[in-house]
Amino acid sequence: MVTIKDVAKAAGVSPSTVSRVVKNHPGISSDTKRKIRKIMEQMGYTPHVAARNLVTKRSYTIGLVVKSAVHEAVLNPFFTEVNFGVSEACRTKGFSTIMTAAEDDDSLFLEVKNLINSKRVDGFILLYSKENDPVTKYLTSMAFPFVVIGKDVMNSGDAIHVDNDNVQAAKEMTDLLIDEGYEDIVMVVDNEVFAVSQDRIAGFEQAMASNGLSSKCKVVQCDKDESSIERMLVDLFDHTPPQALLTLDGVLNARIISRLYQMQIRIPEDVATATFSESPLTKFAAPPQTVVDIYPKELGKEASNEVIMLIKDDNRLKRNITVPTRIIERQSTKKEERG
Amino acid sequence: MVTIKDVAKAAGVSPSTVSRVVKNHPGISSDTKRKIRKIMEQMGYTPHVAARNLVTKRSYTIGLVVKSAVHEAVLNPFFTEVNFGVSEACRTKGFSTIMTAAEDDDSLFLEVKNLINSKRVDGFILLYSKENDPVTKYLTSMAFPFVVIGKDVMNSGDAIHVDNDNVQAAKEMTDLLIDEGYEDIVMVVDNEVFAVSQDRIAGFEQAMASNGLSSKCKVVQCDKDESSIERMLVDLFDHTPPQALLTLDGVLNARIISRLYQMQIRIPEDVATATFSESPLTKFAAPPQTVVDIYPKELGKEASNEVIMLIKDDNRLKRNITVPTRIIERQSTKKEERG
DNA sequence: AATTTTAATGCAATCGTTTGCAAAAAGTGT
DNA sequence: ACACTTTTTGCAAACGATTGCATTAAAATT
Repeated sequence: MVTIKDVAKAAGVSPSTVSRVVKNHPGISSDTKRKIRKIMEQMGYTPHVAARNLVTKRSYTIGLVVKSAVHEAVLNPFFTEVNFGVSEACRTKGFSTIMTAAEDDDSLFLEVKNLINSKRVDGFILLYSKENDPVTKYLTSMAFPFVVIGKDVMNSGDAIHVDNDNVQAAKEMTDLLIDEGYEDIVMVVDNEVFAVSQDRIAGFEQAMASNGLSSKCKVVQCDKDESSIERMLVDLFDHTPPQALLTLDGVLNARIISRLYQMQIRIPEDVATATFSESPLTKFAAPPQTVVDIYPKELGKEASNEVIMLIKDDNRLKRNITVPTRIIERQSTKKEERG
Repeated sequence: MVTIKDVAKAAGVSPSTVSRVVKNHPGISSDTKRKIRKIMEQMGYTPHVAARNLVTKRSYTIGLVVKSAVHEAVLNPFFTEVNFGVSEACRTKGFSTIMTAAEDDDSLFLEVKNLINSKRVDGFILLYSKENDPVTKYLTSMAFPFVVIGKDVMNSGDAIHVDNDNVQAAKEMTDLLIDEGYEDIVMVVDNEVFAVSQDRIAGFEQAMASNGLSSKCKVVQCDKDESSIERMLVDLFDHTPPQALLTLDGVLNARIISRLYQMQIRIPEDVATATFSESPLTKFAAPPQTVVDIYPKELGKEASNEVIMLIKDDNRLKRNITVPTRIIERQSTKKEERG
């Protein structure tokens, strides 16, 4: 193993000098820098991170905390894409990422505490958000750097949030549906407690209202399991069949269109469908789905940059970041053509 | 920050004793252990990993190397599930995971070298396999612990592989199709160079042969992009329409069924479809797809356990591990019913 | 009670960096 | 040449654990 001392000896300088060259310290003459860099190169020197971490009291690692079971995350490409965005952004800043996932609050909390105590991470990105979350509370109380991807229901001022403007996104999508001529639009949600749900519902309702369709504005709740979905759909289509279904997220949407297929209800001839969160599930669906792309990778990237800045500068002022969205219109909402 | 010295002082013992209590060293009396454990608890002591890593020359971290672009990985739930399997298994053994992904060989190789040189990881899990891969070669030459999920084309004896029996899986799936009464079965593959492709093709051909259907055995190659798929399907259905399509993997399958839908070819009435690698893409497809579940999480778990054993015991004999598979039959291959 | 054996603990060096401060070297102005 | 800056480098003490070996205390044997 080649250490900083070996390099120092070979170059005829002290370890301190080598160390300073490594971090491009201004006090070192450019001659020396050049010379030492060459020697480092030749000897194949790479700093030992544990040694560095020990003295700098930094781990140069950020923890990505996911509150989810495997099957949920696997299901949701959103997660993977955020993950990649985080990894990539962190790497370019010299940070590594370590992920913890758990279903229940307790083990997640324990894991987080452990990561902090053992000095394994310098900051966190939380990929979930919940009211009164113990982790959020704990981190805040310790003044430990973290950012949340998503948003609290009550936007508790303390935490930094990186999120889309879901109200706006839902509005735009609703407008698109209305423009296409749909009026009886039903929004289907599985979980109403998250901020993201409330925002999207709000956007939907606002858009309906401002188009004078308040009376037709309808939101139904429905669990993710097959039978709930079936019950919901049967109920819906038995009464007054809606002209369009706007679903809360891509996974739920996938299940719904699968069920519609079973029920021999055609998209978009019998009903149009649209949803949030672009992924293979929407892109390669039959038919391809009109969707709001929420740029998960960008969310991850922004969150990473922000948490790293927080780590490097304690009294950086907290800012929330809004990542733009865009609508991708596909066959599932287009009345005319059918390829 | 509470260090081992603080605990030692509070307990009136030396730091060495505390250290030995932490790792439950047999030479410490149970009285002392009890006492010190209590004090550690009270003071909230957690060992500083960097300090430990420095002296033990271990990082207790394994690197998960993914050769893939984001869009590929996001697309493929297989990746996410392996990732979770790895993280979970590592955590229960006191290891963390750090993931590196890259598209091109060079940056991947660089990353790997860097992780090794900076002593950031003790071992690797490679989530890809390629003939003559520089990373594999390098790791082997350094005798650095690693295992490969998947298999080389030429099963180069040096590396440890964790894989399914893809030949067998393809055989069973083909048998199922034949049992259901399909005879004109076409296997569609996108990439023939990987071992997994070759294995599945081999299994398919063997099963066809042993059922006296060699003459009907047909394999077509087709890129993943829309136009290639369309061309392939048009070509296929213009000649003698196949009765069943067996696709190499779930992602390709998803695209194919999406295209079939556009072409108004019904599944399974006009053609049956089946594929490998269970995921939401197969489960919530329209119609739900018959598929071979290859247990990606299990693959990740086995790989983790194995690489950790390798790290702990240099001259552990290398063994390959085969993870079982199972077939899930769904509507896409069932002739009779339609719900 | 003296001696030997065994069990329990402590000493002190070490891992590979970083960094405040001191020191040396080089440059400036007179 | 001298004093005085300014630039460049080195010294040495950390950082927080681990571990081989020595030591002490306790138990066993004679």
